[in-house]
Amino acid sequence: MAANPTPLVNGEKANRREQIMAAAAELFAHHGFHGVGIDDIGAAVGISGPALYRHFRSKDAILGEMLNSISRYLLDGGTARASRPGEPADTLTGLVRFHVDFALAHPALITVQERNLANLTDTDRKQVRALQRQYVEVWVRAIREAVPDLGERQARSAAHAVFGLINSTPYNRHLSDDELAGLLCRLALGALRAAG
Amino acid sequence: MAANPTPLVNGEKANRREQIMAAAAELFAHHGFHGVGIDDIGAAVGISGPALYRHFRSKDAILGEMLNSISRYLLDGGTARASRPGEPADTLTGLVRFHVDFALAHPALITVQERNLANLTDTDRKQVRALQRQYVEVWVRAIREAVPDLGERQARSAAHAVFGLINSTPYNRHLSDDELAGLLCRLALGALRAAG
DNA sequence: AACACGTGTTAGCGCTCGCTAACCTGCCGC
DNA sequence: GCGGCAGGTTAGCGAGCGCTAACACGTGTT
Repeated sequence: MAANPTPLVNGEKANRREQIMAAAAELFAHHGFHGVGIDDIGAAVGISGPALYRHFRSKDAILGEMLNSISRYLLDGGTARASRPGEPADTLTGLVRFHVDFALAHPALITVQERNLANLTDTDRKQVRALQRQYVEVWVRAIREAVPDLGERQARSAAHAVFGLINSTPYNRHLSDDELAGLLCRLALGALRAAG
Repeated sequence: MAANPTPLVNGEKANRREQIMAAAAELFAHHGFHGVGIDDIGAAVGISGPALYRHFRSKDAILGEMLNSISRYLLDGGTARASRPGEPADTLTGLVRFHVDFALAHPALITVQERNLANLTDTDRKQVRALQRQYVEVWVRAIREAVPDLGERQARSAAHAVFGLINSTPYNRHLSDDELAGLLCRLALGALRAAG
């Protein structure tokens, strides 16, 4: 596991499963899970409707695999950066940069993960929430080390708030990617600095 | 217009229309527009299904009126606070405080407004987007006056980012309302201070 | 007393949805 | 060169959806 070179869908020359997931992500982000039909997803990759069932067990399975993959990628990348030695402030900067890069590269995935947790199967939702909780904990630890005299619950709330800030990329297409990345990093770190 | 004492739904002793809109907001926020049926909304207010059509022309009309009402309330409140005389920094603080108060009081409405723009009728979507654009412009002006040497597009991106930060309230129930309000204000203002 | 009206009910239409069934076809190994 | 499999196709099912039709009932006015 975690040996995937490009661990997230990108719609390029990937195999069919990933191609489908990329198309589905875009559609789910725009219209919501229930607003997208099997035929829509099929049409988006050039096949028609029920052919999807050669690759996924159900429509829910597409969403489930998508959210699991996102959460796993964030958790893995987050823990990797958090466990690198260095100043607490630098660790936090690295975490911010990592999340910003992801949000800029995959706005549709960010949108889906934010909005469609409730549409998951019970089993899938439990898995995804567990991964998300661990990712939040990584942030909470990093925040508390970089910003002393901040309670754990305050740090958790701040983490969620900063996620909201960074995850605004889907509405934020006025700047070039580089400019926006820099701005979001400054905003996020400025917010956290002011949390204490 | 704008003479409504409690301008937004609150589910209390309001009349049927507002009672329905409050219930629908909660349901839309949890399951998405297409994930909620007419019967669900009816059941949530103690009547059954088609009785809703005595109060609204269609399911889309419920969402349309809801989003229009939210956007109008934010724009009116925002312009009121922005046009009060005072230091630019204080104006910005007032704007932040206003938005934070709203997000804390109505997390479901925040969620619906964020997620369900795409489910509106063309006409409704145009209206709502126009109101939202004006609200963003109020923020952009206030930000640029309080934080000099910030380009207009940077300010617009920063505004969206701060909305994302504040609108994280639906996931943010670890602190008391007062604590969370204070924290969000500090975070938002800290972010904006770091934007320049 | 009669009526209109506001607000509720149930039955059911027409459509769309997720999914299955049955069939087709090009490619690869023997 | 033939069988099996991977990956497509269309037809159609059962369920659920938004919405309408038709009816019921309490209240206020005349």
